[in-house]
Amino acid sequence: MNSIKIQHLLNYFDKYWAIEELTVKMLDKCVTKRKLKRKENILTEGEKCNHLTFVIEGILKTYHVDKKGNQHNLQFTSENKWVTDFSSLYNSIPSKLNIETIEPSIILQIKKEDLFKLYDNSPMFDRNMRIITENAFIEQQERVLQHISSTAHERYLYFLNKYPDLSNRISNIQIASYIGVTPEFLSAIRKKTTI
Amino acid sequence: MNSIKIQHLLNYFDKYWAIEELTVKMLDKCVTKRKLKRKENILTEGEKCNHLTFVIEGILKTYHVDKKGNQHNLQFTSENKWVTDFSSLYNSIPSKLNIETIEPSIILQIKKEDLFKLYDNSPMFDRNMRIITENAFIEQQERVLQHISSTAHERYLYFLNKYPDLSNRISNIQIASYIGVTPEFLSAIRKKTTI
DNA sequence: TAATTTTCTTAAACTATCTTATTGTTTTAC
DNA sequence: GTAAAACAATAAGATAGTTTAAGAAAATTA
Repeated sequence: MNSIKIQHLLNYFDKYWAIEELTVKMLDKCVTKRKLKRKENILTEGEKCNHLTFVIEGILKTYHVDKKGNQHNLQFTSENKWVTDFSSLYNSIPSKLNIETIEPSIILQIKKEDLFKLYDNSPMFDRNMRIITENAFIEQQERVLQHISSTAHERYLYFLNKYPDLSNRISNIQIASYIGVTPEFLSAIRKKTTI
Repeated sequence: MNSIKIQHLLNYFDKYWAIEELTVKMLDKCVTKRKLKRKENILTEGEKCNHLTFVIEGILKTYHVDKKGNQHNLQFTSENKWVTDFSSLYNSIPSKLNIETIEPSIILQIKKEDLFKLYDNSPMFDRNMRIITENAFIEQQERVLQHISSTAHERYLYFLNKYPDLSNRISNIQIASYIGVTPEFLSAIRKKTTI
């Protein structure tokens, strides 16, 4: 069977616990595939987040806009990664975040109600999402540790090392926002780094 | 039934999906209750983390020691919260973290092998841990956002507001380390705040 | 290909945060 | 109850990071 629509997702789940045949069918039914241009939004601040999103191709950024109007990049999501605003999704509250493509992208989306059905019908899908979330937690914790213990220069080198692919595909302005410095200061850091 | 040992944990799980009677029995069998003095370690850098820990009473800090020997507080864990080093626990690698009581404490611990058995035997326990981890992720993400978008002063006010209880029980030195500033600078911040 | 927008760099002045050192106070351990 | 250790406040000089502004290079769009 393995319909073309969710083939990527099935390949992805190969690394995790095998999900039941029935769950595969269910997934195929409820997943929506979307092609997005550059700079398209899939979540806008103030809206409720209603989807869990899986990236097949491209890159999205999750950012917050502060009172002064400055954007702060919380996350980049590229191939085979998940993105959503858990807080908004689960608590049905307006999101403080924006999610936007920074490359033309292809994504799969699961609606909130379908996600809950999947959890109810498939303990293995539920478990896989636990493991995926645990890994996401580890990543965030590592990032917090960096912020309380490392300089901006060290955070930049860590980013280059951990995401060599993203480093080449994403502008320095976006990277600066992600590591928490101004583009000007990142430029100064890069001058020291590359010589 | 509800043995005294895990009563706290059962009360805690009331807020989540009900776990099966058999799981309750299993939990009771495999959970170890420990009383700890102030400054006792339950995880030391270099060791493999083998437990998931639930705090019944007291406070623990999870910290990392950098090359210069400075401690950086990644997390405080107080009543009805969980703590572990996921990265070390799941990947069986030496931990870079230390977990230590900062108050005399009472904790429950589940060994790694028992944890996996619980996951295998109880989809609802597994699910509850997914939800708990999702919430922990949200908390970490919020903290990352603070570091890339707020000043130390703002981070301090946020801490006071979010953890009023902890603020009174934890020394300013520990709080400074948590928000990522020196104790001296926190002192300067406090001077501005309280006047 | 030209026009337009975005990105990157430089520099100088400014602000936030750190370091070191000193002193008095509170907590803890015996 | 007292000695020892940990904690908190302050100040001055040093470093890290921001702001503003301007120009050059690169990427996107028409």
